[in-house]
Amino acid sequence: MHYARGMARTVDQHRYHERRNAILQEAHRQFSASGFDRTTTASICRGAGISSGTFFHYFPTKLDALIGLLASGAEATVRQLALIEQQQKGVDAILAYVKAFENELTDPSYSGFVHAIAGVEQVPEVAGVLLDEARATSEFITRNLAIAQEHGTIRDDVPVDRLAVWVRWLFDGAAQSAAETITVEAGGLADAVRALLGSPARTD
Amino acid sequence: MHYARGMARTVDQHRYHERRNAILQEAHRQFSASGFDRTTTASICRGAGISSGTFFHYFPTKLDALIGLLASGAEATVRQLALIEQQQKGVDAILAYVKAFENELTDPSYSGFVHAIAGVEQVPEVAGVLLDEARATSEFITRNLAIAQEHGTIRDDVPVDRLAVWVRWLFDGAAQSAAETITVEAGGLADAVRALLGSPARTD
Amino acid sequence: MHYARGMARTVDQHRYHERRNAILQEAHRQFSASGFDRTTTASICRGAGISSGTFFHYFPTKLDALIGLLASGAEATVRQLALIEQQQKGVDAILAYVKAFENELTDPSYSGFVHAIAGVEQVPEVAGVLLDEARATSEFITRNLAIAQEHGTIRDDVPVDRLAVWVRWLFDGAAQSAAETITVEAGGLADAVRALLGSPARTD
Amino acid sequence: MHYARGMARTVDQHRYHERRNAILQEAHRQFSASGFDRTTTASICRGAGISSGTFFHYFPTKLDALIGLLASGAEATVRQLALIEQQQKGVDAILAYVKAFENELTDPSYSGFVHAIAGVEQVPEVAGVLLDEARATSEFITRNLAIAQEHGTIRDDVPVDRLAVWVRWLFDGAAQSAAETITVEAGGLADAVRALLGSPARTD
DNA sequence: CATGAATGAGCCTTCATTCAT
DNA sequence: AATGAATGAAGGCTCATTCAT
Repeated sequence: MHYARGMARTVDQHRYHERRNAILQEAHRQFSASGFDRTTTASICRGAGISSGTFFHYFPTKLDALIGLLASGAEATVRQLALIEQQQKGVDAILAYVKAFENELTDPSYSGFVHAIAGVEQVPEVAGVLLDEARATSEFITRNLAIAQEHGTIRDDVPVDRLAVWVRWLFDGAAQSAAETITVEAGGLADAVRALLGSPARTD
Repeated sequence: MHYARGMARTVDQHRYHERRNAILQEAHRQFSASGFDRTTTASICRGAGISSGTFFHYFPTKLDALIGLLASGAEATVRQLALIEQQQKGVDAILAYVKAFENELTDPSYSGFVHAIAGVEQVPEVAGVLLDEARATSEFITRNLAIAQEHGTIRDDVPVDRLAVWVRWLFDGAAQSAAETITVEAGGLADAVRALLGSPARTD
Repeated sequence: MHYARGMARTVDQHRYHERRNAILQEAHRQFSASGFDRTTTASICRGAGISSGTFFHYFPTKLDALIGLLASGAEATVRQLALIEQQQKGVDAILAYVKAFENELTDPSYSGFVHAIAGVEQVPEVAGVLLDEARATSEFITRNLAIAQEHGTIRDDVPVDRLAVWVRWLFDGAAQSAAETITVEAGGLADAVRALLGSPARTD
Repeated sequence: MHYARGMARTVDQHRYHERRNAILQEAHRQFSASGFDRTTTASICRGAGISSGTFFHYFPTKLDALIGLLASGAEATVRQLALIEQQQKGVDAILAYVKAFENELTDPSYSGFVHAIAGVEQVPEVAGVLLDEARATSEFITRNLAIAQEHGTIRDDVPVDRLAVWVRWLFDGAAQSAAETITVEAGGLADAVRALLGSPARTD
């Protein structure tokens, strides 16, 4: 077979992303289980079945693997929020997100990742990605709380900004519980959010 | 002057605890700022103005310093909860604890310690201390929520166990926000708890 | 159009040498700037706009690139010395070489290469090339110093062998100064050589 | 035996310097033999009979060991120049230094060190130390050449600044020859310097 | 011929911990 | 009790080189 210069570009890119994702996945698993610092690159390599050289071929630094992970997570979140808002607004949008969030928490591979970041949070690049995601979520919540208040579907004795903070506390707290392998019962978070917002209880 | 044996020992014990506490305080500061793994014993020694030898004289292991810290924190919490329950019951007790908790969050030296534990949580000794404290708090909350429900001062459409979980989520979430140097405005957590519990808004 | 085999080969050879030289040139630049060990093949490839595979296609080893460089330098020196001796003899020949040498030193790309070799000098292949060049130069100098002494144009109180050593010291010292980015003023070396040899000062 | 706080200070300092020097000596030997980059800290440790931890206890970095070496060399040079000038002036001072310098070159342990620096010369700290030493030497030479010219003991057709440069070329060139394990015959450099300066030949 | 992903030995450095003084 | 020099296992990362495409 004959290869023109750079011909196999498409195939290569495919392979490249496949392998990159495999490494990321293994890194995720180990970061979640042991935290960033206690996870060694050697161990990730072992788990991913690659050599150390390959790891650093894809990620110049162990930290860069974490950042890649966070970035893709943030991206997914943003995408998801957009998708939700395409279909629902107000309380419904928020509850839809709660549901999606609960699913994430249930995923055993994703729980525990909260702590992976500990100690590296202050690193500018990490902080940046985290902030981006936090901001996107905050705005989503605030935006839809405002709509809900206008529609009269939630309490109106507390300004949306404060309500948004409260909701995020619930989210973060629930995430942390999940991280501590305390099972979060399905629907629990949604109920809590409803109670907090003073919206009518579900009827399903 | 002549010192009786007992006296000298008392002085020694005093010195011992003083120094031990100084080390713990420095360890706390650094663990909070950089996390357990990224804090080196050398750096703690430097900050505490002692030699490495002295450090390991007081704590056989770096982890032991963390455990000492957690244990004293747990002890303080238990003491505090007991004190509160001596004076108040039901919602009032819970809100009193919320207030104390908020004070802790405001203390810049204490915020951030939440993450210090990351990666070491699974270590049996650490997990044990954490569990003890968590259990004490949980029981305190559940106990007083039950009383509150009996008194009709909070919603009764949700069982106390679930309410307790929700309250703890708020606590943990707020603590995490504080750790991320997002200022938690005074009284905010109390309001959120009231909203969640369906208890009447404060009038003070 | 149709190309006869021989023709194609000529073209190929042309391309081959062109590329080889491009690599050598980039290697030279980087070796000069950072030394042999601190220059990475990856960096040379980047500078030359080629892939690592290509580099190792032309040079089986990083060291081989250095050797290629040294060899072509030695070859050039030998050619130059021969050329000079075709036209001049005695002091004039030496001074002509001094002039050529000074030109080389002035070339910013060539200065600094002196140190590139450090650490690899002892490697047989490297040592061989260096020795060949050093010997050629030494013999050239000695030969022409002898002629000069016969002609009475330089001091005769010191045997040519020792004079040759002295002259080479001046050369090497000047080269080193140039390498340390200390500008060597034009003609300075020639004057020094004249002073050392006791030959009459220039009158141009 | 009873030790007061910090009692053994004197002994400790003694031991400290002894060991530090031992490491420095071993580093010197290996740097000289293989160059800075090709010398591994592990190899120095092996040679000095210490652990890697100890090495980095004395020198935070491999580079710092080199800098320590250069600094002590520069210091020694400065001390020596001062000593010489206490006893001699003019040509005599310069020739005294030449003699001392030749001795250094003869020392097999010291030859070759010239190249150890290659590749690291540009590092600010290294460059600084080197520059300090070079400046001290330059000034010493210039100063004494000026005196010599006043006394009429050397040629006066060339300004001292240029003569100083020439002399340094000879020095550097000779040092390089020595580094290339080409034996520099005793007195050779002195003769060359005399010839260059036009001072009367020695009569001893 | 050219490409660049993959390799893995090897390097510098860190850091918890020990122990002679 | 206090000190800090010494230790050495372990980790992150580099880089020359190979080879399938």
